[in-house]
Amino acid sequence: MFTDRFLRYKRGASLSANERLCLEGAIEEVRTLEARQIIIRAGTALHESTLLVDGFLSRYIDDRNGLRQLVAIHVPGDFVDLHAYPLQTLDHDVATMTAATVAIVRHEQLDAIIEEQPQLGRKLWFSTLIDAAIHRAWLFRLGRMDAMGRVAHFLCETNARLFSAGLSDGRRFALPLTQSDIAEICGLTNVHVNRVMRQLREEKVCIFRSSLVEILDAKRLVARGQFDPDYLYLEDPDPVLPSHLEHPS
Amino acid sequence: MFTDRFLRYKRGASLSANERLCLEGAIEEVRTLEARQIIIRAGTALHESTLLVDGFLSRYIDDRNGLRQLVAIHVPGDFVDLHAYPLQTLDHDVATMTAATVAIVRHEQLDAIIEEQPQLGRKLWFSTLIDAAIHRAWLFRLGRMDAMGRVAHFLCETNARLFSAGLSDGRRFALPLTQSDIAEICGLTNVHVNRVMRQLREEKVCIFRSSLVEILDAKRLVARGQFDPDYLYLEDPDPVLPSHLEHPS
DNA sequence: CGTTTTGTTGACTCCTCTCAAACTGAGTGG
DNA sequence: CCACTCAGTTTGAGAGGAGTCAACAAAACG
Repeated sequence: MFTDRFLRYKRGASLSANERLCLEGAIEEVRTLEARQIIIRAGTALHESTLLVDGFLSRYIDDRNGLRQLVAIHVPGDFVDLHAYPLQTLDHDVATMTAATVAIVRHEQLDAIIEEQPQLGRKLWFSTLIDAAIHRAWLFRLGRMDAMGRVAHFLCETNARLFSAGLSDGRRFALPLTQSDIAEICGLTNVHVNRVMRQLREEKVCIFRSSLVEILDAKRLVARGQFDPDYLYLEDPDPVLPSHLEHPS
Repeated sequence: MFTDRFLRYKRGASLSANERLCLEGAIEEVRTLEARQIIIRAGTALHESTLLVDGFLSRYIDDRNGLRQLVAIHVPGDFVDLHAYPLQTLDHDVATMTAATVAIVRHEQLDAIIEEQPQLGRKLWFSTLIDAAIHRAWLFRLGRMDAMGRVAHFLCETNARLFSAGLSDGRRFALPLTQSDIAEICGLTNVHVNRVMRQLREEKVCIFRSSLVEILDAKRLVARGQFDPDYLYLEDPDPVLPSHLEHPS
């Protein structure tokens, strides 16, 4: 089902079978999108929201000089712009990073859900607040960590999120982003991201090559990124990090 | 009433008289708090949320070395930790910056609201998403602006928020924070904030002295901070910025 | 008033950016 | 099958913005 990954393994908010069916029934349409397309422009009035089924999406803010700051990336299972339901317009753009499959839910359907199933409505609310918690982790990353820490934290976070979506085994995962994407996530230049990646590689902590991340020494990566997955509100953080991934040696 | 400033002048989400009464009735208790107290610790199970009536509160994340990054500040009218209702525990601490008055709403009352008045529930949801939109503006600030831009953007944002709360006339407002607070907001050191403040003063753009901000040249402050108030979802952005505040000359 | 916090300034360091030039690899087309 | 292209990666050299450390001044406070 299209909603299979939504809120999976989220502490105190996983969906009951009935709720999942209800949400599945609210899907209006499923679309496939090409890579690197803008799908929502800031300020546009919106009447539907987008559940990401497959692929990677980004949310970003541009400045006047063409610089861009990503404010979120989304992995399969994320209800990317559910916040457009209460907000009606967005303050940022949304774009695909890779080819993607999305399920569309009209806001009238969400009106019906919050009227008839307030507890499901509360779980939808919850999911938008996870995104806000991730924003806060990113604020900490940008405000208080150096380049190496920012990249390490991002890699740990993405590993944990993909792990709970079943798309990472905990030490290897596909990450179809460029170094420039990571620069726009971490508030760095692509040149400096490259230097950080080299250092991570030379220190045998982590390798990012041909869209594949291989974590060689999870313990040191977690330490470098000061990563603590609490803010992801995962049901059982144990399997993910850090205990599970300690270096064999 | 304690809820007078809540969602005031928020685009498409202001409360009806009836909704305001309903929310007012949900208030369990009103408390006064001293300055510089931690009021919520990350990870604690919560069964009530806090509407800020008077004073300034902060939300922040600490790192291992005692560095701190503020992820939000709150002004009167903000429902500071409403997100604790769906989330149940918070991923960060909440503390007073000044002496403060808060109104407490128990989560059972919120359960009743979302069951009986789903549209009021949707407005509560909305208010938590405004905080997320502010997080995103802060991400842009930290990721893509230099020190001067970050401080200018923060001052513009705070002016706009206080203006809509009736606590700024658009060019002068009380801001009872230290330069170290602003450093923890802007991801800088207090020394560097001091240098930026001196430059803003010497260029006759803005003066911050004895807890009072005076904007001398709003146009240049807005330009320095690349400030666009859209993300605050204010009903009528005109009175605030930038048109209203253009320098007389 | 003395004490403590906050603000101010200078000298020096260093992390990250900028600019520039290869290099690589996948695709494309002659 | 080989040039060619183009996006992405890699590396170097130099500049600069922000941090660090330290000292002192000025407020705020009890």
